[in-house]
Amino acid sequence: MSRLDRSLIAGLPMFKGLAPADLDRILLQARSLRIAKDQTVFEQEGEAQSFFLLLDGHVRVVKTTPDGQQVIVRYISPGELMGIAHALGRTTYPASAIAAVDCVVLAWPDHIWPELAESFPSFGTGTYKTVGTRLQETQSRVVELATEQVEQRVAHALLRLVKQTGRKTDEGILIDFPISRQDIAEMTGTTLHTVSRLLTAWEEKGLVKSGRQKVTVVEPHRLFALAEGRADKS
Amino acid sequence: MSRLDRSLIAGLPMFKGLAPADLDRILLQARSLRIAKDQTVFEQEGEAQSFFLLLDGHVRVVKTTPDGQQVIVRYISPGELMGIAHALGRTTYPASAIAAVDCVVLAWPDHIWPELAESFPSFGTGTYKTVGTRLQETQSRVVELATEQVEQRVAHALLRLVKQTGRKTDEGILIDFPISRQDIAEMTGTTLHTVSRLLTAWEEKGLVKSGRQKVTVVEPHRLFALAEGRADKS
DNA sequence: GAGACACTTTGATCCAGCGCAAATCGCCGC
DNA sequence: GCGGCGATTTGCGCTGGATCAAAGTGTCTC
Repeated sequence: MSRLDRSLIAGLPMFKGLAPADLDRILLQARSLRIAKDQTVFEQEGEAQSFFLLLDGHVRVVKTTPDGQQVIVRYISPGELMGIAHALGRTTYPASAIAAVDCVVLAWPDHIWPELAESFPSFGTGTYKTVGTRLQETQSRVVELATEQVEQRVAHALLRLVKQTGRKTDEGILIDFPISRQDIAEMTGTTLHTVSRLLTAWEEKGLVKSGRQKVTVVEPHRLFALAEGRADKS
Repeated sequence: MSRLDRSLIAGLPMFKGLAPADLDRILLQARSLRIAKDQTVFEQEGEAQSFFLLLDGHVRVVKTTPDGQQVIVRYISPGELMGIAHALGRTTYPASAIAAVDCVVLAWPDHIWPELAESFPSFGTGTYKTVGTRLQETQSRVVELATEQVEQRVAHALLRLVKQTGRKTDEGILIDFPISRQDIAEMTGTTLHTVSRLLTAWEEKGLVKSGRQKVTVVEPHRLFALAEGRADKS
């Protein structure tokens, strides 16, 4: 782990306020892994043996139904924890995590969780707050799925990605990792066909620019209006 | 609070393993409330001032969208905590809680949460596990909403209620509080009309018996088969 | 026990979005 | 530069459920 990583880590919410020596003690128990694009970090149903901190890259968390359909639960960005199932009383991962690009992660053996949480209360509570936040985000998605039309759901999904991983370019805000129509469909409970049609329609209206595995949001505010159900003139 | 309540409480997961004296100290800080049917325990957007333990009754947790549509996030059963927003770093309730029947709840002032969690680690971790469980349940609902047809979703919803609050009767398993077609629709992202049609169809097949604000599941296994997408002959 | 009200059923119509199929396009490796 | 393959676009028909409308039914109040 580089010096750079270390200073990045120290700034993360769950490590905030830790004495440098304590931070070292925690970090020493982790090993650093390089995960190639499309490799899995952990697998649904797999026995939970580690929890992870994403240092660099983007990870897709996916649930697969018995009949093979996939749903993207969320994307993990650098600085976020993942696979903390065990910390929450599970012994098995509830979803798979797949690298959307080449990634670097820190992995801790699961069994040290209780010790960590106990020795460093701020680490524990920080993490629990994260879980609380995710619960609320997930509940919002339930509301979305239950009440909104496909167009609004896709708009919301894009805006969420923009906020989470958007990178400013001269054309607009680019979603900073390769993402296909299929991926967007799996985030919103629709089909790649419908997503494709929506994107071309939006492109004609100048809301977005998109290409192969790439989406740039040109006019976030107008897209937001769409997401809120306000119809878009022009 | 009656002696009966006290022994019930002592058996709950988050109070397990607490010395009786400690339990008393915690309970003394709560006040007991009676909530009439259809009254709200706390309100969406309201400033979080308390968290609650449901002692008796059933509570509906509801999110309302800006345009007035409602979604039932979950039902709370006796022995469950609710309104723990603040414990998870929120200052405001993300949903409303409405008594489905006359209820009895314990209410603690929010500000004692940190003290409680610190003094009684098992209380803290127990609660966090609950949150973890709810996160996973909610994620499963996202998967359901994203991949299943209405019929399967409604079947799943009923089975969940049966498991959570089912009471055995001579006709089958009765959902133990008044529940309308509209309620079921709000749990599954559909309309009361569609739910009504489904229930009548199922009734003809002998899967359920239902009436005004009342559903009895007669053949859970066949309903389960439906929920799983396996078609039902007969 | 009459009336009112809330809940439920049922019919009829409509359309958003899915499924299927086929063509096209962009990118990679050789 | 030439395949080849995965991603995308686009057309078309179909249908699961929503929407709209109206009638029926159980329960409570006075």
